[in-house]
Amino acid sequence: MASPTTHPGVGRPVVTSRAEIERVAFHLFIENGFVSTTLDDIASAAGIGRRTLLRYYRSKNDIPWGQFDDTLDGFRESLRSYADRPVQEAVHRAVIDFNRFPAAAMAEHRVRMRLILTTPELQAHSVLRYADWRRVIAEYVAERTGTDPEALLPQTASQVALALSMTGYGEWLADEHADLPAVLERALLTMRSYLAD
Amino acid sequence: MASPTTHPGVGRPVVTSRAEIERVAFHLFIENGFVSTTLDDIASAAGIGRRTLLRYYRSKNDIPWGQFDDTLDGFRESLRSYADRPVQEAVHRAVIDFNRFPAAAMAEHRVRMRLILTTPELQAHSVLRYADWRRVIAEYVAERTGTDPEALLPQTASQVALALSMTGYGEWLADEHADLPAVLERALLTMRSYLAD
DNA sequence: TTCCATTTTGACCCTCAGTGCCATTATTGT
DNA sequence: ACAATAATGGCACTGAGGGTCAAAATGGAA
Repeated sequence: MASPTTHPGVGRPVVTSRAEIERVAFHLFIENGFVSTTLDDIASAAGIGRRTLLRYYRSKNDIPWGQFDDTLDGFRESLRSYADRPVQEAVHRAVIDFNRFPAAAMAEHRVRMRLILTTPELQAHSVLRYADWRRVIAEYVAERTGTDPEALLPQTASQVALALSMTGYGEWLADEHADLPAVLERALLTMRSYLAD
Repeated sequence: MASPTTHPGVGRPVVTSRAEIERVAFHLFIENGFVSTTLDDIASAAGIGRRTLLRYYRSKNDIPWGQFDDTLDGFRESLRSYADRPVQEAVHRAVIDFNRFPAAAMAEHRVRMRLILTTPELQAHSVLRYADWRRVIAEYVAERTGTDPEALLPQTASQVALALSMTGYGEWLADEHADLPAVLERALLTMRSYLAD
């Protein structure tokens, strides 16, 4: 495989990195659009073979997501750290923490999320990426409520978290100066008042 | 184009119908799985050319959705019929009505939705199909609250409706004897209690 | 220094989805 | 019979993705 080297140092060294590929790919995506950019374009711009590119990323759609799965462990830990809070609050806080980024990384995050949430192909694909993220939430809620992750409450919790993230990001992307945690908070309040009608 | 004939009767008549294509396609999907069934398989089984098949459906992923867009007008009307109810209740009732099917059609609907919601490719694609459905809700809520469909409340309403549908269908598919309207009602109650924690 | 085990690379070939183009075909109306 | 019309389907092309495998580049052992 690409990243997780079993025997470090042994064997032919890698010729590139995910970071480098993403740098090149985002440049092309922004320049020519996601759909118009072919895997060949990215591979040759990165100076690697197309086949190698597809070993670093399972599909073209996965490139904009970068190292998303690697953040899920931290998300799990974050959830556990709120064990003393009510379940809904714990999930909400963890989701907000999940969306905290250093100021220096915000501009890049905006570009990435705008690309993902405005490109139909990537919008569709996002369900599959968010499925893992939702599973983390469902498993946490199931554990805390002594139920199955597939049960109604854990599934509801994970779907609510996704819905809040979607509306939150919509607002965030529409306002260049918006603060992500603040926007997610507003989204929750809005959802509460909508359902309490 | 395929279905909407501008000058009825004039020109070469159609050789098939969406209903016929779907009948054949579902048979193959169930027999061999969605991914393993190629467009060529479907086209030849339906006795039409692959090119013709792709005129009836924009993509392979759209085939399982059948005439979904055609139901959106009825959905819009259904929403309007609840103008005397509070917004959230109106949306909820319309969503439940949207998911009412004659008993004879239930078995087919189960097969269709199980295929869509358990096939990763179709799960992903569903976002794009549900986007139109969500837009109907957002526009309705925007109209009733005097806001823009892109504003936070309309978007929240539409995302909540989607989340409820997703959890509802999950429960419904897991229980062969479940009633869709009843399950959607339970999903709403669960979401309310989760958020009121 | 040389060989060897190990690991990544990328070339080649294949399948399948989807699009553009366009001649062919089967209708209705004149 | 002859337009006008509209669906059909064949052909060629692009692009995503997967399988296979020989070549390349390392570290370590002899």
